[in-house]
Amino acid sequence: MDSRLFDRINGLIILTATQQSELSGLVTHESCLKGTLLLEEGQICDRIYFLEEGVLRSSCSVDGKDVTRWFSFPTHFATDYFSFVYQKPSENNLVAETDVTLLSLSYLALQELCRKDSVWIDLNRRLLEEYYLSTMERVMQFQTLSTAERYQQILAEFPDIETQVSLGHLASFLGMSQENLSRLRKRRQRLNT
Amino acid sequence: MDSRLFDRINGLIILTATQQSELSGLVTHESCLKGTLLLEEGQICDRIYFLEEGVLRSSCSVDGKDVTRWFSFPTHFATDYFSFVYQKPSENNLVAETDVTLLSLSYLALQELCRKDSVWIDLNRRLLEEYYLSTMERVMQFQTLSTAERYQQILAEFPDIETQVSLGHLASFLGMSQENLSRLRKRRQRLNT
DNA sequence: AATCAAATTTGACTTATGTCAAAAAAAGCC
DNA sequence: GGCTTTTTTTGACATAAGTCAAATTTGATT
Repeated sequence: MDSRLFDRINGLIILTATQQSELSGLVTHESCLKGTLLLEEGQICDRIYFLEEGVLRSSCSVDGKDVTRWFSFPTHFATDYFSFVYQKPSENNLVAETDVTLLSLSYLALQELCRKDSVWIDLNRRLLEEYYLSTMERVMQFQTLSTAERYQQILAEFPDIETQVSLGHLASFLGMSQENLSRLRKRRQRLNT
Repeated sequence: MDSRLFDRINGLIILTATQQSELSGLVTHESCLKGTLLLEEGQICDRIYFLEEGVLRSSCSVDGKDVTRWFSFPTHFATDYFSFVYQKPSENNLVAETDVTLLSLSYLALQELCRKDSVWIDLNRRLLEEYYLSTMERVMQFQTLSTAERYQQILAEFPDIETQVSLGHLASFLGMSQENLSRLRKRRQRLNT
């Protein structure tokens, strides 16, 4: 039933049937409406989520302005890594950008798993490595690409993103003004049609 | 003798005296002249370095152009994380940007340590977390700061960077043209003096 | 000290991108 | 379905930043 979850995990580490069922037993399934705040700045992040459907958005506020730190798409894990792992107050929000369905695991449940089997620690590391890699990739995009190219890249990776997240949030994620993004989008439409 | 190394490690995890001496026995001390290539694109990264003096630079080439991915300063660890940990060809170069002195540990030596004591695995994770955190910080700077502000930030963090790395490399790191950085620098001098 | 090569600065110019304000469109709500 | 609020688009303009080429400075080498 949680096949997408295990497909994803198996891309990172190999789990035995026993390990899979141990995890299954601890995982909670939930649905949230668009706009649901899964984590708020200042709170301790209690859960790690696996996104089945929809889009999540992480943001923080800088000089009173909201900055989108990342989006999370189906089959990806989402949490505030440092708040979750070290159980300290988060500096970020985590919001359902669309209606979402997700699986989640609590900190305590994961602790319990890790105590019994180091494979879960390995998984934690693999996930962290993946976060690190994609963050570095993003830095390089900022170093080498124009706003138009960054926009094009994210469209190539997530073709539906335009219908899923608001223009302002996407612009913030890409590090450009909303007006600029609106014009880039328009230019693109003219070329495609 | 390796006190700066252990000061640094103790900021991440606590080592016993035994653990410290085990590590000490495996660490090599070396000096390199400016320009020395510690790792070249395509090679497998065999060592993790601890920088005692000088500056290292990691770069890769994108469309024939050299892009500076990061600089490393004294008391920091430097390696190509993925090439080192998974012993696969690196996509980056690692160069001594000034004369440097460094300590280093080979992959095999670290493997040996990890096999005997999980504290070294923890250290690996801590280091990875630190890399991840600083990379995210950098993304946010690109999202929210102008070129002038990014320049100012790096100066605040590394006041001597101007004398240690070339303008072109710094510009590439900051994601701007060399000419622009040159003018920012000049504007700054006018204000300060 | 003279010469060469590399790095940096400068000028002139173009293009990209931001800002502010207003208009238009879309989405949510009785 | 009409009203309100939010989001997106558009226009006009200002500013930031890139590009190219030339000049200058710096550093290394003899």
